[in-house]
Order: sequence, then structure tokens, then C-alpha cells
Amino acid sequence: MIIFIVGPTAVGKSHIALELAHCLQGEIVSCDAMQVYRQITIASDKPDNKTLQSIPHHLIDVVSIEEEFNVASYRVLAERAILDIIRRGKIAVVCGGSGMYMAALLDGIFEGGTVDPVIRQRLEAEAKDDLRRLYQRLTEVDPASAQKIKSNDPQRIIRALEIFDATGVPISILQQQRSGLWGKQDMRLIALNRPRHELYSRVEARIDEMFKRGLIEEVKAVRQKKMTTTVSKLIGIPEVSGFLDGQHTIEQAQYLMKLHTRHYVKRQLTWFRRDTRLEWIDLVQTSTAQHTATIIKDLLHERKSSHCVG
RNA sequence: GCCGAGAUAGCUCAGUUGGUAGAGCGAAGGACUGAAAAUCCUUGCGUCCCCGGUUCGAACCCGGGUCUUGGCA
Repeated sequence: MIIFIVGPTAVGKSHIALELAHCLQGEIVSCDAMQVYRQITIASDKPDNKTLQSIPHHLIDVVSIEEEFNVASYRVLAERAILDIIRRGKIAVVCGGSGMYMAALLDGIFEGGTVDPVIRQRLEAEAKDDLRRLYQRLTEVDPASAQKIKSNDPQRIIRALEIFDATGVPISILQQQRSGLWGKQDMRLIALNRPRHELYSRVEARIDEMFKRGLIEEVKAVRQKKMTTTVSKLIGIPEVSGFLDGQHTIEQAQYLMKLHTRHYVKRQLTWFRRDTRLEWIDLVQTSTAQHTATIIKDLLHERKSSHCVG
């Protein structure tokens, strides 16, 4: 049995997942694109050591910030961890807010999409020089993708072309082949939400807390190393770096982190709302993790429906 | 108190030689298949401070008022 607990940042997923794991004899599998990095602890809001010791956690601290890591790497490791938990007769509680990582587990990703650093570097340079020409080439080589991808979306244009250049096959053809755990395993997908203003004030409180816990020191340490592009864009690193480099004040860094996290929360909700397989639970200020966990347990014995925790 | 500047979208402002207005930011919604905490898309009727005047017509011109702001006292 697999239970997914997903939702936007700061909704309260971790506590609820922990509570569930405790009472169901489960193990937690993180579904978070940033908690995989060993050196990013405060900025990624990892569970504390005491929590990590009380219940087995997987997919946390699995790579260094200098190593490339992406959905594909995550998919392999997370699926392995989940199947192993099930094999041992326990329940896997998959918890996190990275929608694309969740999708990779549920629906899989296509095979043969390995990133070729040389090709990518070349395309990145070309994109910087003349994105329109790259897009033009995409329309010739892979019209189906060109129709889906906007002409000013460098990331996707580069991705589509790097696959074509490496394999000679349009990415739109390869993408048709995918298969994940959905339909193969017994699972329930629980999505948590809260009133928007509550979500935002929790985000702000969390970021203030990060600074108190030493976020600046963490970013300083991380800057000593050669981190990947992915890590360099994690919320907190560019903003605090801007402060360290004297581009803005610490207050502005905090403001920007809060702003960027609010935007991120919105994108997370957009992603999850689209997936009709999710069962939503609306939390309010007074909802405790224990109470919500109880409701989820009850839900496991019922048919799908939506619930409100008073 | 005197002289000047300003008052336009939640915020910062632009603008119309008079024909009832538009950018950026924010906000909201959306997309998403190996960077995803990424990358991108969509959405702006708002007493153009108030009252009067001129005019076919004023947010724009004129007069008065209120408030904000700079300088001088």
C-alpha cells in the first residue's frame, strides 16, 4: 500500500505524514526535489534529526549539490525504495510538494532521455544567441512538440532539440511511451490545502524562521562549492546571495524569498488541482496533525470523497 | 504663513496638442514527460482628489477647495 501526501509548501504535509507513518507502521519517502541534497538543510526545510531517527525516511540526503540530479534519478531511487518497503510488508507514505516528481512515480517518464552535457551546452549557447532560430528548427524537426511548446520557452525548446539531436527521434514520439506505478499498486493520493492567506502567512513565518536558524551561513557554505544549475536556483540561494554580494539588504532578501515562495505555492496548486486522481482535504488553522491523520485513516476504508477538517 | 510640485488600477508611475486611459510590479487563473523550488502563458472600467466654469464633449483648459510633498520663513 502506498499513501501519497502532497500539497503546497507549508501546508503541513510533513507532520501529517509522520503521524500516519507512526500509526500505520509506515516509512516515509520524500517527494521533494531539494531535500535530496545533503548540504541544503535549512533552505529545503528538511525534517530534524530526531524526526529522521524516529521513522525511516527515504530520498533525503542522497546526493551532493555538486552532482546532477533530476526527476529521472529520483524516479529510479524512489520507486526502488517504495517497492522495497512494500516487499517488507510495510506502508509507503510518499510525502512532498514536487508535482513533477509525483507524476514521474505515478505515470513514469519516457526511456532514453539522457541529458548529453555537450549537446545541451551547445543548445544553451544557441538559445542565448537566437532563440527564434532554435524554435524554427524545432518546428521543422518536431512539429508536434513545437505546437505544444511556446516559442519563448527556452528550457523546453532546448530539451526537445537535445533529444532529437542525440537520438534522431522527436521527443514527442518518445514521450508517448511512459508507465508508472499508477494502476499497478494499491494506493491513495491525498492532497492537502488551506485558505490562501493562511498558506501565505505560514510561508512567511517559515522563512523568518529559516533566517533565525542560520540560512545565511548555510548559503555561504554552499557557495564555496561548485553547485549544479538546479541547486543554484533553489529559493533562498539567489536571494541570500544577492544580499551577500551587496546587491540588496537582508530585508529585501527576505521579501524576495517570501514573494518567490508564494509564486511557487501557486504553481504547486495549479499542478495538483489538475490531477483528478487526488483526494483533497481542506485544512484550517485549528486542524492538528493527529486529527488530520485520523481522518486520512478513516478515508482509507471509504470510497473517494472530499473532506473538510474542522 | 509664502512660493513651487503633485493628487490616475492594490503599489510605483506614464499618458491624452480636450473625444471617458495604459505600462511595470503585485494579485488571480493556466501550462508542465530527465533544470521543476525550474521554465513559460493568460487576465487591467479604474469616482483619472472634490466642487464649479468654458466646451458639442474635460481626467486633460480655467477658478475655488481638500490633502500630500519640497523650499523659504
